[in-house]
Amino acid sequence: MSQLQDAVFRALADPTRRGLFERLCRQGDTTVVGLLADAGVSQPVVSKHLKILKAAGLVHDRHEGRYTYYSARREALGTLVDWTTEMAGFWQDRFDDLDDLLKRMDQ
Amino acid sequence: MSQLQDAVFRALADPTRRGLFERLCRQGDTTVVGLLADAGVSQPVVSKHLKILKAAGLVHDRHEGRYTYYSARREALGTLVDWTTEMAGFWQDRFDDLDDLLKRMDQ
DNA sequence: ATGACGTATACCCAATTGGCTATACGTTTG
DNA sequence: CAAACGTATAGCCAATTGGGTATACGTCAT
Repeated sequence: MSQLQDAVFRALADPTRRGLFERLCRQGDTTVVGLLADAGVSQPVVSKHLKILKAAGLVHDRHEGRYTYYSARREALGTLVDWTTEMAGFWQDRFDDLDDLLKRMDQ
Repeated sequence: MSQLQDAVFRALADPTRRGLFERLCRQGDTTVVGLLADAGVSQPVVSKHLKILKAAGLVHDRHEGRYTYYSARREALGTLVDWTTEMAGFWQDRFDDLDDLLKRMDQ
């Protein structure tokens, strides 16, 4: 159905990509070289994965001189939570204020 | 990292598979033919997808005569929720009792 | 201005994936 | 028991994917 939903699920399906997103969630604002360290793949591959994550709205990039700083857009996880919630079909109320919460989280 | 986590994310990455899981979440206990209707793919393909969902623990099958009834194992979504929760790094407490909740949900 | 650096793109390749048809296998029904 | 049915497997193929190297492009330092 949802175009965005599909992009998010697809983006997170790859372990390397999930790894990158995880690191960005933990440490936020990191350059490509910074991520390259534990990525286990080459720099072009990292850039490519970041591009996919960005397309899914999971990541944001900020250019500063010759550096590009990437950061996790955690609100994008709302898509995941929404879907999971719908599937579970319960405890909707528990998540009702999630969006606001996530918005507050992203500065 | 987690073998199971990877299987779950991978399984849900495909729209057809998500569609099958969604239907099982909504209507539970359905035969392959039952799912075949709106799947948009051939019967063997449905079976193959169900196999993948099963391997990821997202689905359970019960054999009855020549029929196989599939049902969603919603507890498997816990993997998704756990990961999302960890990534968000907040509102852990909101989900603390999720496992129990999900266990109660599954009959 | 030149060279090093950080990042992205282009291109290539092997592996995986998602679909199909044909078919096998068990179960039910006539 | 034979035919129909429900499901799973086998084998095939095109498309996608994830990785690599080479390279282009901008920025910073010398």
